[in-house]
Amino acid sequence: MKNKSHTLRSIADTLHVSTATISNAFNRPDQLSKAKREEILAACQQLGYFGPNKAAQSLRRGRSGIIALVLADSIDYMVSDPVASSFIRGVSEILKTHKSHLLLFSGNSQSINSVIDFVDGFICYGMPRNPALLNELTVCQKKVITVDFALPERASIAVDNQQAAFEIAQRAIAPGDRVAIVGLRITHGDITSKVMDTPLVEVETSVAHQRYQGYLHALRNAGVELDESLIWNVPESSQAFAKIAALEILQEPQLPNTILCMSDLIGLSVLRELLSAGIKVPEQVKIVGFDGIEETKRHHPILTTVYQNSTEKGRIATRMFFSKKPESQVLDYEMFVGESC
Amino acid sequence: MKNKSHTLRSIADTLHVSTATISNAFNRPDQLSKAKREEILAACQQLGYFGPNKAAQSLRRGRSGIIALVLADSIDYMVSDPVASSFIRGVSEILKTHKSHLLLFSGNSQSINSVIDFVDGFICYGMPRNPALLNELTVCQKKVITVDFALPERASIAVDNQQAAFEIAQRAIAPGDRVAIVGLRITHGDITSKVMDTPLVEVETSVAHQRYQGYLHALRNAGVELDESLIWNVPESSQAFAKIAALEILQEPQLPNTILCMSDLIGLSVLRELLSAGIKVPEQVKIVGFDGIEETKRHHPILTTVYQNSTEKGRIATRMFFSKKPESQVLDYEMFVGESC
DNA sequence: CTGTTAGCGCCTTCAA
DNA sequence: TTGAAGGCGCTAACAG
Repeated sequence: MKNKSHTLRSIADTLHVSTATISNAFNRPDQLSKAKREEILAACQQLGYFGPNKAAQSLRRGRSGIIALVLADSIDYMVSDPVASSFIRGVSEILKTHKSHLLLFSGNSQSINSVIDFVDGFICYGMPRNPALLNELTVCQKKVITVDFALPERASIAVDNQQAAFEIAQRAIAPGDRVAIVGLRITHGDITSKVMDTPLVEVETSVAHQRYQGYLHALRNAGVELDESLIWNVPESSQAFAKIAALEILQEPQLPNTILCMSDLIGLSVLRELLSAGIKVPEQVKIVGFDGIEETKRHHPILTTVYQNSTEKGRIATRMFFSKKPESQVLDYEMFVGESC
Repeated sequence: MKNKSHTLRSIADTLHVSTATISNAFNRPDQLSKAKREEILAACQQLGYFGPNKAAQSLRRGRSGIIALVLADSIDYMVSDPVASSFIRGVSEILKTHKSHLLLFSGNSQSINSVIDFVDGFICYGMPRNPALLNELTVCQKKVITVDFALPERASIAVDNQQAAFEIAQRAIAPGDRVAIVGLRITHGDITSKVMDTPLVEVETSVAHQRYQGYLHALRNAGVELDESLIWNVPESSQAFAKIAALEILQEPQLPNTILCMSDLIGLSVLRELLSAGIKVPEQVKIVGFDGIEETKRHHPILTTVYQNSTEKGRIATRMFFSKKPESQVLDYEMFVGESC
């Protein structure tokens, strides 16, 4: 019962067969008689040998059954974001059916090279915060699927953020409104602050860029002028960062009456601060969010938002990953009309 | 600029040096002159060779820099649980400082053998749902740290669940109370239901077992009789499963006036249903939770609960993983007195 | 159906 | 400081 580590070779020796036979017993049932196979498997079980070493197998075969999920940001942040969590759910659900495993990889890591040889490819959820990764992912030999942004020659899945943002803003805005925008990563800053002259993120396929364009379009459509001093950037979709923007909005000499928030977490945080300050929503200020997370329904007034099915997005991305010739897709979204506008 | 995949050997050839020299340039700076090293590194950069293949390296060296986090349950479920998410945060934070990567592994997988050769070890967060994994983890040659349960010969970190449950229950219960328990995985059932004669989970180091014992102790102490028909089991700490128990409680001919919930998510769900039914909390019914998640503070009345620092638990578990001679630890908890009892 | 063999890409003595 | 050689454990092609 000594748990000395066995190898294919050592097992072959003690069972007096060739290594190929052992290998076949585990990997290609059709290459040997059922009887022999079962005999071998039983003997291995007995000896405490649980199959070929995976590391060696992966070196030899060139695939490991591990796929990396490259998150936009650090793992610690992403894992507590409900939208990202839903996405991960979808991914892991499909991975399971392909007997593959999930390696979580941070979007602000130095380089994908530290894991590239371990994985069969990458699913990139959102544009990685470290731009160096973009190049690496573009030239990388392995399969890459992108989500919510695009890379040349790579299949991607995304919702039409611009159109969705346009529609939700259109619903919120009326002529004569004073509008504020609380943007998510629309600049490269990593603190909450007014945008003013800070250059905006330029990547056209980025979520931030597209939603922003959608908002502007709706504003133009309604003939509403946007006061440039009423645009904030929030670096992370979290209560803490959004709260700062909310408090600054409350300090404005002239309170806006419509606030376009680029995520629900931001929207909820703004909502909470306004309510605490005694502001009536939507009577005095209308608020809209983006994403459609569960928690919005547990608050009053219920946030009006764009619903996107993140879990399904995860499933689709993963299926694309496993399809031989993946094609980019656009995912549907829905307006979710709550009570906040 | 062709991106043909290079190897250590091919690079050595084109640079007219030996493979060892290239290897040393990347792995052991002290084994060759600084000048030569930089020259080589630059040339590699130029050629598009980013260092030794990690899969081969891992086969040769026997370590990969990947550690597996074995979750109690499926990844899709765990990732949306706020307590687990906090834990993962802590883990990934420390992993980063060790330049290691995180593989998420489901606790109801068949066997850890599918990844064992890829990883340097395991951190097990909660008792895996598939009991077969327990044996595997016990005999496994690699490093294993357990969290919230124990395995022979393995270091673990946990809070004293029994004592904490005792204290929170003690706070809630008064003589003459009619008490209900909504337990989390106290039986092996996978639907929400009354426990009645279903055998309880027997593993003494399990969270469920310990919290349950803590409750019973407090009941005895207060001289309160527990009506066996007022014990429910919930298979997952989620709103959906807990709601069922809450609705059944509301159907009881005689409503309990104290409900001990084994997690905050359960507690909040029960709270919500009681409030919807017009029950006053804590005047008519007292409720306590367990865990101390953020969301409890965003509801009224605020849930009284046990706070445990899950992020710190994750950090400690990971530091233990990297320590040469890890020793089991017990983590502190705090009573968080809200408004629900 | 079974056995032999040549690598997958690398690291690490060992000798020069 | 560098080069040569022997595996790490396995699989796929081929021969029998």
